Amino acid sequence: VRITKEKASENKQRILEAAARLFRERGFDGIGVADLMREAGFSHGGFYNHFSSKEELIAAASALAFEELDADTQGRGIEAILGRYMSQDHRDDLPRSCPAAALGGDAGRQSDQTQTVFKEGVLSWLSRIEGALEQNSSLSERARRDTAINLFAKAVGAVVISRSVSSDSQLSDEILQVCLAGSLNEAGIRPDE
Amino acid sequence: VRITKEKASENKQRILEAAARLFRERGFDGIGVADLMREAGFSHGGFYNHFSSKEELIAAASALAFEELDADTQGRGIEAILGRYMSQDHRDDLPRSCPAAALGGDAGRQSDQTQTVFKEGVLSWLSRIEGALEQNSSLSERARRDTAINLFAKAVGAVVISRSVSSDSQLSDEILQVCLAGSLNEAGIRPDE
DNA sequence: TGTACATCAGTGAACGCGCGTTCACTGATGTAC
DNA sequence: TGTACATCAGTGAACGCGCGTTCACTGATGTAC
Repeated sequence: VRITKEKASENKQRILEAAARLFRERGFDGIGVADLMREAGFSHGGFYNHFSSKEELIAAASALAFEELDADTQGRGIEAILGRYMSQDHRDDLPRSCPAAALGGDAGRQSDQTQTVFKEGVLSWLSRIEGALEQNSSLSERARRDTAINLFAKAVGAVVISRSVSSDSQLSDEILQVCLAGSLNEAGIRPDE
Repeated sequence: VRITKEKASENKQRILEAAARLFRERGFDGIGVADLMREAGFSHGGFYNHFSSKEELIAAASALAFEELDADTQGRGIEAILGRYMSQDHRDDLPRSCPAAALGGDAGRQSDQTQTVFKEGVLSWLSRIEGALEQNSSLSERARRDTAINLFAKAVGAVVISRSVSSDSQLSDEILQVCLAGSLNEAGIRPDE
């Protein structure tokens, strides 16, 4: 049942979007090709018309996930970026989570292609944070980069450990709040300014 | 071939130690029961004489991994703790890594038993860091706890993202160095003091 | 523009493989007398 | 203390299952004339 070229390309996008969501939710090994295709609305056999392997899909879906975040963050101030990252919303919304927090620990065990995607995702985050810092402070370029790295590391770590203690919701919330406050301070933002 | 009770208990420990090492190295889904038993020096059939399921092993091995770190960290100063955590050594030694950094992202997808182990591992880290801060500063109890949470989150995040960009060793090293410097500053330690 | 044929996205059965788990079996250890 | 028997840690074959991947097939789309 051959279909239109545009339709086929839309379908590939549907698969990619389902994969980007499901990998973050269940982990790279937590969802199989057949289940994934079913969630995207297809039978599993057609998968290899679009991708040469699950490995390739993992790289492409990770790239898409980073791009979505890129778009959501573009042009926002440092306060908004950090507030969103260390929010209960972000912690609880795994399908839309930052891949660095949801899958960063597994990234090193994936293909070179996927590792490159994660590296570029991290670099992209760092330059967006650096850009957001430019608006609020008069730091040197070096200090701005150092601050961006510190802020991003703390944000990722806060979400990772906040999620890994989620059975204790009070502790989980406390971690996010305390790290957000510490981060805003570290970014040179005074409360009530 | 029945064996001595003590020998049996030693063997269980061998399995646990192999598991603690291999799960951190390859991920919970990256190593199977059969391979794991072979690495521990046994055939796979005996596994269920010691554990009722792989799930149970995951919880027990994670607990052992946290305990090892606990022992390594006990009584050390904040500078030593942070310096070790954000070292190239820790980043590159996955089999002995802190589970929060190596497996924290997957912890939320494991059994309740395992989630409890991770929660207690994090709590244990926080109280050790709080304890180490007591030696160096005169902060209030509340401020000490907040600082401990901030420091631990940054340390975990630094290691996670440092590992996920390991194809760019310069960037990977930079992240560790910059976060360590930022952390020591945050902990109230002046360089050359 | 109309016709004839090649292309290929999608389907669903089938492949081999490794997974977690179970089982019958072995024989030294632990226990009851 | 010595003998008879039950226990159980370890072995390796076997189980069913889901995995990633391949394949023959379908039929509308795209293309050549």
